[in-house]
Amino acid sequence: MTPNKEDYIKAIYEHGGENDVVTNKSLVKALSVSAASVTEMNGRLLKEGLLTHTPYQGVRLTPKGLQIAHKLIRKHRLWEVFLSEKLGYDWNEVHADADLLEHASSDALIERLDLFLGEPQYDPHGGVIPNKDGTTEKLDHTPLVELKTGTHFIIKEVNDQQEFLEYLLHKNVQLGNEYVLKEIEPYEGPLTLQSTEGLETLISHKAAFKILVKIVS
Amino acid sequence: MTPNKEDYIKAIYEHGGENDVVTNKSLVKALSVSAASVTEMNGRLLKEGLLTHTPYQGVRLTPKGLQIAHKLIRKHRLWEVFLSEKLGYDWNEVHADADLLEHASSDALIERLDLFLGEPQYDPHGGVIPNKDGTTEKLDHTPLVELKTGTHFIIKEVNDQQEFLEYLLHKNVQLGNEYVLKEIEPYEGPLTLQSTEGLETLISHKAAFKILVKIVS
DNA sequence: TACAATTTTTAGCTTACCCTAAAAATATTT
DNA sequence: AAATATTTTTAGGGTAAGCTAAAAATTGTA
Repeated sequence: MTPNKEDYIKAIYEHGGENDVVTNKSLVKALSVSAASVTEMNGRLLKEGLLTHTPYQGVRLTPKGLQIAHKLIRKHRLWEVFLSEKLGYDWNEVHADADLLEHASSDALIERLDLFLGEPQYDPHGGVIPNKDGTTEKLDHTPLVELKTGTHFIIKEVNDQQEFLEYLLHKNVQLGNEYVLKEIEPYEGPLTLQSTEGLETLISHKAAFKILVKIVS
Repeated sequence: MTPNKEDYIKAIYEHGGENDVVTNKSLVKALSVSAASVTEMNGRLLKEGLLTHTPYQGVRLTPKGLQIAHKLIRKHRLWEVFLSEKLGYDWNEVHADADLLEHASSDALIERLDLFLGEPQYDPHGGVIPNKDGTTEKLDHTPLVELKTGTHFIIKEVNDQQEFLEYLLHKNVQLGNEYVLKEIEPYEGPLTLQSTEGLETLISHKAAFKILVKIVS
């Protein structure tokens, strides 16, 4: 499927476009389009005042762009809750369908869906659902990769890419589980986690960026 | 919003494209596009083998096109049930949102939604929901306009255009209500219905095409 | 500092939808 | 049957997305 404006905005947001400049290159990868297409779309979104652009540097969302991003994330995550809780999807299946539905949801529909679902705060991967007014509660979760050995923590939020969730499933990593970080291999080697039952799991350095945790001690 | 292929197919189906040839003119009206656009889209759908075309006559769905139409109607109507039963929409509010959602629903999603809703047979306006395999139960409902005075009947299905449903609401006509057709004004004048409680309502000739009933006696 | 590599931008073309205006075909009325 | 009206088609353009290939700018390295 060819991405549209909304997908670009969301991708920029997800790559840190709220606070930092996001490079074309990362958008090329995220959206699977050519570099030329990204340049062109940047131009369009710039003209609409949704982002600022520093040539050869990248783009950053304006408040207006940010609001659209928040709204999209809200829609996406509420649909994820619906798919998971009401239709019985596994947490690694919800992403693709939510991605379609989010673009086809009127604001009124989303507010009713929110009520129907009981105004949930988190999606199935622990992501915070932005409020109706576009504000998002900031959680002080830490990327697993930043922890020191010996730290006890609880898994709070994970990236929602299908393949990544399958990886975690395979590793038996779930939201809410508690672990100790036993060891960190140098040179971006894997991290060894030990669950409270004593089981050990290896998590790659790259994956450790996508797992957010709450430090227990 | 600009209609896409799917909207054309659905519109052709809804104008009788299963059995009759549908004119460009009626599609122009239904989709609010120019005549040139209809001609052009006909060409595209023809090339894909979804319809047959008789120049200056109109188009008709092929089995392949028909299957797509059935699938779309299934998606549309299941979403209507969801919006009405789960999200508390009134029956005259469901159409627009269902129209968006139907294009953003994977087949897998729809089957899960169907189960979640309890495999409903009818949408909120009494429309039959096509089966998974694309077949549709044929109901022998009669358009109100074809009845003779004195006939007793029950309202079974109505057209789902927002404005029409508002008209019916205004007239206090609801699915399941029983009436007698008291009088038919000549020259396409209104029809007088009398409810079982004795209340009389006037229904326009044009509206009487869009109300399907089951004859009681 | 200069050359090489990478990244971004520009140029030019494609597709799927849209449109208006004019030409062609069909249908209706006189 | 001819003239008029309606409908459909063709011709020529437009916009929003995409692409490749080449040029320009920046960044990294020797």
